[in-house]
Amino acid sequence: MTGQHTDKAELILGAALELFELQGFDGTAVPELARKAGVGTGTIYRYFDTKEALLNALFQRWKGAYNSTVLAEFPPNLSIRERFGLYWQRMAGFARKEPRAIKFMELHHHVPYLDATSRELSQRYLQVATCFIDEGVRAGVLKPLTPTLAAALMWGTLVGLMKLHQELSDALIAQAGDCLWDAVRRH
Amino acid sequence: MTGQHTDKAELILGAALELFELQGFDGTAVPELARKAGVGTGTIYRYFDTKEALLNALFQRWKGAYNSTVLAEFPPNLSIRERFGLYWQRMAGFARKEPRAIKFMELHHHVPYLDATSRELSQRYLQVATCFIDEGVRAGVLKPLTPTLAAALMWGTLVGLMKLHQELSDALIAQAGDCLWDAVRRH
Amino acid sequence: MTGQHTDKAELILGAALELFELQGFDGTAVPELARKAGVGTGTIYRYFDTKEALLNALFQRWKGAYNSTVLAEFPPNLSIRERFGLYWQRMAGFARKEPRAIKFMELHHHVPYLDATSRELSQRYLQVATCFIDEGVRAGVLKPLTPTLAAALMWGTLVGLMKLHQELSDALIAQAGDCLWDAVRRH
Amino acid sequence: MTGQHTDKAELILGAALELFELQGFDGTAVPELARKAGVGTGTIYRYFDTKEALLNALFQRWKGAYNSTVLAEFPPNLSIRERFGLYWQRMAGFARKEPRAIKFMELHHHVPYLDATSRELSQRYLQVATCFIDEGVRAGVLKPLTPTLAAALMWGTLVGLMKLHQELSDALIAQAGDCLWDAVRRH
DNA sequence: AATGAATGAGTGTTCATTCAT
DNA sequence: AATGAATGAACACTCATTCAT
Repeated sequence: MTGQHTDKAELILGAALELFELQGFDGTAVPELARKAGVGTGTIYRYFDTKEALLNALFQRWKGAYNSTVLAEFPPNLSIRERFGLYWQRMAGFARKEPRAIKFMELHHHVPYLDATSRELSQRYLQVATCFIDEGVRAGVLKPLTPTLAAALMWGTLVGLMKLHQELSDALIAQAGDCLWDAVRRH
Repeated sequence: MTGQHTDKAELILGAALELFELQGFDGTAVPELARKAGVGTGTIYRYFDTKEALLNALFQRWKGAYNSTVLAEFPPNLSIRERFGLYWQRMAGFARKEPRAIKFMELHHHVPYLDATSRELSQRYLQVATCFIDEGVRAGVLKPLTPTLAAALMWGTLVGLMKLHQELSDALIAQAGDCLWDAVRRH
Repeated sequence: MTGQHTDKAELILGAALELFELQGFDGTAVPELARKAGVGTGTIYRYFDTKEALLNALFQRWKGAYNSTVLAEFPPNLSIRERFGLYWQRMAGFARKEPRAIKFMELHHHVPYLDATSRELSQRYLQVATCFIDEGVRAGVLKPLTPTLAAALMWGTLVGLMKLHQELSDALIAQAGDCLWDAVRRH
Repeated sequence: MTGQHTDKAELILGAALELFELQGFDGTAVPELARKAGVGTGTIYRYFDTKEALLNALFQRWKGAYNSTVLAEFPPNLSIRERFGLYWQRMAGFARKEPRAIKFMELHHHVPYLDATSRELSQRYLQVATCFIDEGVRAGVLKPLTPTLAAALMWGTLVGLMKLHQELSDALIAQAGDCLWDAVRRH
């Protein structure tokens, strides 16, 4: 009834995203996180069983959001080229809107305390990529790429750009998109 | 006289590479590192002033090795295409020979405790890339790419591949090299 | 509500006085101190930033208490002899009530980690001593003593007695007081 | 035969006197001591079993030297007053020649790791003092002082002066000696 | 429901002591 | 006889987690 219901959990996840991305999971102390979130230290443990559980919750929230945005169904009747372009636009758009989320996911992709659910979410893209490539190959438009190579090209380039630039400009994204299309299409 | 002179420092750096790459700097305890290296805890501090100093020594050693290998002078009279291919071969060859070093450098590229020397070494590639692109553009062979985009494409793809594969096969490297060349060449 | 509010800080300072006096600052380990105080190791750092800060807090508390007791204003209309006697009574009384505090202050008078405030408190007595001697000399009652000699006589004797006796008896204090008066008065 | 035979033990004891007096026993590291002495760390253990043994050796050397100098037989046919004056001159002279030794002995008088021999040497003065006072009392020259009070007056004043002054001037020593004589003589 | 004081296991680092040279 | 590299227990200090309020 109070109206103000951002829920403490939200504040905590927000602070965690910022600190984990900047300092890493092991480099961030729980009391520091609580201060940043503006809640008591103990409160964090009311919402998350352990620090690791918080990490997984955060990871799943953002990997889920990424998957929902980027791996969503494509409008019907799009050409391979158009779908590729849209896919890249989604990736880059997400990266621009939530740069911290991208960096956080990249930095914690490998950590030993990600649970099964987190790992599973990280694999979701593969199916989509495989289908897309299959279709493109059958249509004679795409090279017969290993799906992981396609993934490495696109995700790797996106992350690489984010590490080297403060902000991704429209022009840069467009240029990168063109390069990537040239990388994967049949010549 | 003994001949066997692996030097403790070498053992420590070896253990550090393995553990830092796997668990990150903050996730690795010094005694754990000592055990892995097969030396006493105190011995580490005989060779490195602090844990951070060890990180920087390790980073500089490997970034230096990478630079020496990958950024080395090219044989004369190579075409742009040939030089590009050689460059990618060097990168991929280094990654195959020292996969842990690549992952370690990537994971610690951003950490707050890298010193000036470490950061400087990380920037070395830019000059080489810029010259190469300039030349290629003048020759009408390359797209007029932002050097950081070229770097993001190549390094990002390499790192992306390493995260997704246990080992990089010749075929995969060759396929990736072709894609990248298509990505950067003028069509 | 509980009424029992000795405050952990008080427990810590109490344990520190006992251990620092007995074993010295460098000879006392923080966990040992915590055990003696009946608190957790970490708790000490909730109340004091560092071990050195604890030392200074302790030093200032006791030097302050000593100054308040011993350097307090004298009742008016006392003769020089009476004031001298009262001064010695105050010193000896403090030493009897808080023998550990006296020994602690003496043992740590010189240590390199006393801060400016601690050092300043240690100098307070000088002004009082100087005024007193001046007045006594003008009245023809006291020898024209260097104030530091007077201080050395009185403080040194008090500390010397405490090192050689378990407890200071009234008789011993009185005898010492008489000797000291004979030492400083004009004959 | 080399001629240069200050013996390493001497170098070590010299360095120890300086460092223990300045930083205390627990505040001084053995390697630091070795560096100061100009010998290898291991060499210290060739001459002294442990750090504590070194402390006791140092303490006994200086307490012995002090006793030899200060408690030595007096020339015959000296009056009580003359003997008292000579005693004070010896104490002050020793303090002027070896100020570090005095401060070292004072600082470590109480430490838990002094052995029986060290403690015994610290008690030697008592006999001398007792005899002297007895004789002076019988002669009607001295107050019937508790020997420890006499000791506290003299040693305490000497140490107090050394803490407050860089160097002890002849005038200051003479003034102090006069005060102390007035303190102990019968009026 | 929310807190933050309290904790002790764990951190990076030092140091008395040993021992191969 | 002399060294100093090597060690692991111990140090000052931190932090994930608990729990009384």
